[in-house]
Amino acid sequence: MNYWLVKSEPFVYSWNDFVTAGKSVWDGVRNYQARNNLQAMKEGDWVLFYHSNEGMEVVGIAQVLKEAYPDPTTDDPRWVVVELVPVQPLAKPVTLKQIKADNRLDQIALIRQSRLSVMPIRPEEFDVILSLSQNEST
DNA sequence: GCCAACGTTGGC
DNA sequence: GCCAACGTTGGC
Repeated sequence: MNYWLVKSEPFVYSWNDFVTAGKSVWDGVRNYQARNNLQAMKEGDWVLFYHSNEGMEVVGIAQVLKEAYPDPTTDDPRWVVVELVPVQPLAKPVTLKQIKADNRLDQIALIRQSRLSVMPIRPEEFDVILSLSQNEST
């Protein structure tokens, strides 16, 4: 079982849009590293949903519904999509500020590689974020 | 709105 | 193959 984090600008596609739709084809990825991460996703993997630019917080948990296949929005065979389903919103969103302040998350790709839009998360990092989401005071 | 980080492109 | 120029992302 693997863990991931995907970013979305809420103006473009928010967690609420995702929940309303019921599932999402994660298209438009045009970065090789992000693409490689999409290809490594397995059905049932856990995915954190992060709002970039506006919000700057982890807002929900999703799961991989369908593994990588060619991106239907382009003829270019290099790019792929996956399909994701929303599982549940976080009780309390976990902000970038909280993540930066927590030394257990010093190595998280979200901080170390701020421009990457699809990234792997370590199981322990996933657990830390979930615990932060349940804790009113941190 | 600005700028740092970083990926991509293209000239040589 | 190197590197300067340029474009994009995303935090502040």
